[in-house]
Amino acid sequence: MAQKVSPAVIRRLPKYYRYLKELQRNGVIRISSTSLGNGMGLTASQVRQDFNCFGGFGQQGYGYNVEALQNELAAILKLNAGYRIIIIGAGNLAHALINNFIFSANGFTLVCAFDVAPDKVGTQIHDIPIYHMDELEQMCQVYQPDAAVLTCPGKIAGAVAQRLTALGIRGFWNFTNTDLPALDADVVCENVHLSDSLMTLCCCMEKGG
Amino acid sequence: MAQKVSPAVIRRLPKYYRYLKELQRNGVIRISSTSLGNGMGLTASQVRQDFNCFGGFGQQGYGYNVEALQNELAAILKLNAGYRIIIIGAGNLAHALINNFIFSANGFTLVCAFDVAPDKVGTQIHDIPIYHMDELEQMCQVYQPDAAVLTCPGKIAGAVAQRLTALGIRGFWNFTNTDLPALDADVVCENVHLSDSLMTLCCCMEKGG
DNA sequence: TAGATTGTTAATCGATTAACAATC
DNA sequence: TAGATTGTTAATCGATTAACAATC
Repeated sequence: MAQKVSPAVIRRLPKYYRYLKELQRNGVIRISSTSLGNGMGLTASQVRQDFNCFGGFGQQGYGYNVEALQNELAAILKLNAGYRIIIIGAGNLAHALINNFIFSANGFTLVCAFDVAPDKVGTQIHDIPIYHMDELEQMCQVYQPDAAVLTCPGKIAGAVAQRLTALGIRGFWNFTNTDLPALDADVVCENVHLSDSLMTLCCCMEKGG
Repeated sequence: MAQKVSPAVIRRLPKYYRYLKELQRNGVIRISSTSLGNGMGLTASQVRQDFNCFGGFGQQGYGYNVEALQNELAAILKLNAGYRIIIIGAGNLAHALINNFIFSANGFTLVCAFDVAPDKVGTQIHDIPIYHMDELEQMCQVYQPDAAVLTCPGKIAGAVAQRLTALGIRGFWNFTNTDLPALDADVVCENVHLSDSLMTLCCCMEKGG
């Protein structure tokens, strides 16, 4: 990743990875940029340009080896980094994520969660312990997390993010309905604004029927 | 919306709406494209270009009236359309959405959910009845839904989407880890690929620490 | 009227697509 | 070797930014 890679390319990487996994499940050994593009709704040019941001993974006259390319993508995405991640706010959404979402398949190890509700603190969700927000500093010393999922109320998201940044958190997966304030240059934030997403769907739907 | 509006602009509309709501909460009456841009991390030019895709909402020498602009955006986003929406798959995520997410603030009325688990069918989540997938055709006759949230297993998402399209569904909010097959031209799909999102975060995080 | 700020046109920038020599 | 397909450069397209006349 010598020169800067554009966000547009980065956003496509997980999709390539997902598609290659499916190809491999189907026993496909090699694939050309043309087939890959057709299968994913991209042009062959774009596929080759994208991969060549990171290196020459193909072979002239042959194409790309599915397994090798998948491994390269896993490395680029750092899926084996094992970053430790915590969840702030142990509500319904946290519940859904803990029970259904495989953090380890996406580069993270979920270590614990935090909340303020007395009936939650001290319990576990699916082996993940829930601590009180007052214990945040203390437990971050113990767990040394790298990233945090924000499923807390939007009103406190900014303050919590700043508090976590001070504790060494360098990545946020933000599910709150707010945008976080400007963070340090080495801290990244990935927003999942469900409200924005549903509004977009509404906006794009054809009226009448 | 005479000429085609680019997806990049559409994606910004909910953010403008959100920001304007906050301004109004804070008692701000009018705002210039420069201030709005500064507050949102956009250029003044971009703000003006964006709004002018839909009409001249501002006034020279004054700027934009916050309330009026917010109303224009609500209209563009069709937030009062009241599209009826159903949920396919009444698992943890559906639970989280039903309990915490205000569909009506985003242009939709949630009417019912579907699942196949015997212990779920016949029950309700927060007033929303859960029917069996076998009753899909029948209940769609009753509820006449316009859109569907897909929180079902990815393996069946494609088949379900086709079944729903045949029943008149014209919009999908897709939480499954798959991309839906090509749909009719008038059917739109908004993907929430959580896995892609978290992988992107992982990829963008600085290594080491 | 003078100052401010829009709406809009032109210039720039970046991303996608096309073309083709290199080579497996 | 001939055919296929990459890696890479050049051309095109679209989106963002800058500039400025119009006007409140």
